Amino acid sequence: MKDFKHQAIRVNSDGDIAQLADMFRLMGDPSRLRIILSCLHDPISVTEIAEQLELSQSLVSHHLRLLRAARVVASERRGKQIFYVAADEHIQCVIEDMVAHVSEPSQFEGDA
Amino acid sequence: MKDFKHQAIRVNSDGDIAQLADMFRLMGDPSRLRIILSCLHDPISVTEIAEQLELSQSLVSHHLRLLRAARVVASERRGKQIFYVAADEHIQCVIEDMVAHVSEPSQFEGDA
DNA sequence: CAAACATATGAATATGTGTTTATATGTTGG
DNA sequence: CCAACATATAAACACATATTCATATGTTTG
Repeated sequence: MKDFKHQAIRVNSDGDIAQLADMFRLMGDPSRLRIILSCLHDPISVTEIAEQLELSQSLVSHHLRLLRAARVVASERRGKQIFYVAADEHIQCVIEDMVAHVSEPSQFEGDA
Repeated sequence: MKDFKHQAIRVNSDGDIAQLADMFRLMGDPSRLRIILSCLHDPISVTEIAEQLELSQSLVSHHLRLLRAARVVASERRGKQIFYVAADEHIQCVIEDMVAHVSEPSQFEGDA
C-alpha cells in the first residue's frame, strides 16, 4: 500500500479535465464497460470476449482500440490471438467505488 | 468503516451494467465533470457554478438535473438559491482513483 | 402585488458516436 | 505459398446528446 496523496484532488488544467472526462466517457458505454469487466482480472482474447458478451467481433475490436488508446486495457499477442487485460489496478478501484455508489441505499433523498 | 465486500466485483444483471454505465457516462462530459468537481467538497449555488466555470446558467441547470437524477449530487434550498453538493464520498473516491490512473506513468506501453 | 432575482424547462440544432457491413491485415499450419 | 483463422480497419448510418435561446416557475423584498 503505497502512500497515495489522499488529501485533495488536483485537477488544474483543462487538459486534465479532458483526460479525466475521456476516461469516464469510455467507461460510460454499456458494451465497453462489459468488455472492460470481461478482462478486468485475467487476459482474454478478442473472440472470447465477443462470444461471452454476444457482440460482433468487429464491435469488440473497435471498442478495444479506444480502450487501448486510453490505456484502459493492455494487449499482448499469443500466437494468432491477442489477449487484452485491464491496464492497472486503478480501473478496478474506480469500478468498485462506482458499484458502491450505485448500491448505496439512496440515503435521504436529499433533494430540495 | 463498514465491512464492504472488497473481494470481487459483482455486476450480474444488465440493469446493474446499465446503471454503472450511466454513472460513468454522466461523468464523461467535461462540463458535467467540472460541475461535479466544483461542488465536490462544499455546497455551491447554481449561479456560482455558472460564474466559476463560465458556463451559461441554463446549461448548468440542465446538467445538474441529470446529476441529481442519478444521485451524483444532492440539492438543498437556501432562500432563493439552491445549493448543490456531491452526494456521497464514493464520487470523490471514483475521481481520485481515476486521477491516479491518468497520472500513471504509462508503465510499459504494454501493447502487442 | 409587483419587481427583481434565482433556477428550471422546452424546443431546436449541431455534433458526436455506437453499431453494422464489408474488407483488409496479420499469423499459423499443411 | 495457400488456406484457415484471428484481429483490425473503413465507410455509412442511425441515434443520442450537449449546447443555445427563449421562456416559465419559484422565491424574496419593498
